[in-house]
Amino acid sequence: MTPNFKIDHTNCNDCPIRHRAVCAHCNPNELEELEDIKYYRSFEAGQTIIWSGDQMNFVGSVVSGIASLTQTMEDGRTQMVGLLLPSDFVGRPGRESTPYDVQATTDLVMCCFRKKPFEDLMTETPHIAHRLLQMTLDELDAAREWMLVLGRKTAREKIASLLSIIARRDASIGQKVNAGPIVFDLPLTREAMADYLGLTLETVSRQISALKRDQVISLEGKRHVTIPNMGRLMEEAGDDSDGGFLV
Amino acid sequence: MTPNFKIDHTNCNDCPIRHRAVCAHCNPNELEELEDIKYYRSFEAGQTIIWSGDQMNFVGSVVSGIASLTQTMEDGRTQMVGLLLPSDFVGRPGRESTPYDVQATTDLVMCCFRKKPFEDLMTETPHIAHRLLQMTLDELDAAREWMLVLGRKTAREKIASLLSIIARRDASIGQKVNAGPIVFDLPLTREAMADYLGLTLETVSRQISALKRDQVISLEGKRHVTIPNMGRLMEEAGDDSDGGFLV
DNA sequence: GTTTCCACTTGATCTCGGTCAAGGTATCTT
DNA sequence: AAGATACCTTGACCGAGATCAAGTGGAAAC
Repeated sequence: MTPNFKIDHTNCNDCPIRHRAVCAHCNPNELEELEDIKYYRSFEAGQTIIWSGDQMNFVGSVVSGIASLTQTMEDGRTQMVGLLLPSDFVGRPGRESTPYDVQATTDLVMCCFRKKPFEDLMTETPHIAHRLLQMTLDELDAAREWMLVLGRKTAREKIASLLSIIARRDASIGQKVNAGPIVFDLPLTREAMADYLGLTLETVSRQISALKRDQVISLEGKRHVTIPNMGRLMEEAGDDSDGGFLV
Repeated sequence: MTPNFKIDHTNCNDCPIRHRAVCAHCNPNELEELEDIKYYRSFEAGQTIIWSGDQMNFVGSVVSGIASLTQTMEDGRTQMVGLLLPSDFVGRPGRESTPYDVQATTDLVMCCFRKKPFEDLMTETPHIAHRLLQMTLDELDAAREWMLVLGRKTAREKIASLLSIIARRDASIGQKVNAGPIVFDLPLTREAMADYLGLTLETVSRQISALKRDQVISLEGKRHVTIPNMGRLMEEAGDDSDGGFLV
C-alpha cells in the first residue's frame, strides 16, 4: 500500500506551490517555518499515490509530470475526475482521506508538506487560506466545465476539448496561444484519455485519426501533436472561441 | 435582465446559512454586523437568478426551493452542473461573475448577503473562511462524484443515482435512511432531470417507468415517490451500499 | 536477430439511448 | 364545459459509440 518513494530535503526554491502563492515561500519567515515539514517525493508512471479511502497525511503540489484523480466502480468501470499538471495543488486540508484514487499518470515529482503543520500554518495565515479557497473554486469551475463535456459533447468534441485543454496549459508556459501552431507531446495514453472522457480507448483512437484526417491536428508518431489552428480546434470542441477554462 | 424580486428584511433567525456555520449568526456580535447587509429574495420557478458572465454582487444560501447551475452550448445543449437544495451556499467569494447560469428550478427563497461586506467579514473571521473552504471541498467532491455518473453510468443507473441523492437529502431532514420506506416529492421535471443526467427527457421517463415496473420505486401521480428499499435503489445506482455522497 | 510486449489502429457487428411522432392527463383559462 | 397549455408516456426507428476481434509498429528483452 505504501509506495516506494525517495524523500529529498533539497532546498525548495523552485517549489511550484509558490507559483500560486499558496505556500509561504514568498515570505522568508514562513519559509523557515516550512522548511522542516517539506519534502519531495517521486513516483513512477502508473503508481498509485493514495488509494480511495486511505488516510492522506500530506498536501503538496505537482513539480513535474501528471497526476490524476480516479474513481472506480466495483465492476471496474473507471472515470478520471481530475487531471493535475505541474503547479497544481494536491490535497484536502481539513479532510482525513480522499474519496478517489490519486495516481501518477506519468513519472511524477511532488513537493509535499506534512498535513497537520500545513493546516496550522493555514489557520494562522489568512492569505494562504484565502488563496486555497480561490484554487478550490478554480478546481470546482474546471470540474463543472468537464461535466458539460461528459454529459453533452460528442466523442469528437470530447477529444477536441481535451486536446485544447492540454494545448492551452502547455502553451501558457512559453508560447502565446494565438501565435502560430502549437506543438506538444500528449502526456496520456489512449486509455487514460478514454477514462477522462468517458469513452473507450478504441473510440479515442478513431476520433484522433479522424481529426488527423480532417487536418484539425497533425501527428508525428503516436504522441507528438501539432495544432496548426487553435481557433479551429476550439470550434471542434464546441467552445465559444474565447471562453477559456483551466484544468 | 434584472428579475423581479421582493426584498424582505425579516429577522433572519431561521437563515439556513447558520446551519453550516458559515455566516456569523451563531455569534450575536457578528449578527448585528450582518443585519444591515442581509436580505431575502424570492424567485419564481423557471426564473434565472444570474446569467453566465453577469456580475454577481451577493452571496447567500437557499432557504426553500431548489436552484440549479446550468451551462449551455451555442446550439442549445444544456448540462446542469449543480443542484442547490435548502441550506446550500450560493456564490463565489472573491469572484466577479459566474461561469454558469443560476436558475430557480422551483419557487425559491434565498437569504442573501451583499458580497463586499461578506468578503470583508470573511477575511476578519478565520472560521468563516475555513468553513467556506470546507463547503467548497464538499461541492468539489459532489461534482467529481457526478462526473462518474455522467461518464460511466447507464441511463438506469443515472436515474437511480439521482433518486438516491434526493432521497438521502430529503431523508436527512426527518427520517432515518435505513428505517423503512422513504417518501418524497420529486422537485424536478423530467426535463430538468435529463439536463442533470446528460440524457433526454424521453429516456428519463422510460427509465423511471422501468424502475417502477421492477418495483425499485413506486409512484403516485408523476412526482410522489416511495422507495421501499433504499439498499436496493443504491445497488441499482451502482454505488457500494455504504458510500454516501452529498449534492 | 528475433521474440515479447505494450500501445495503438482498424474493421465488423451490436446495442443503448437519441430522435421523431403520437397520444395522454392534469391544471388553468375563458 | 371546452380549450389551451404544460408535463409526461409510449412506440418505432436510427445511429453514435461500445464490444469483440484481428493486426500493426516500435522499443525493450533475450
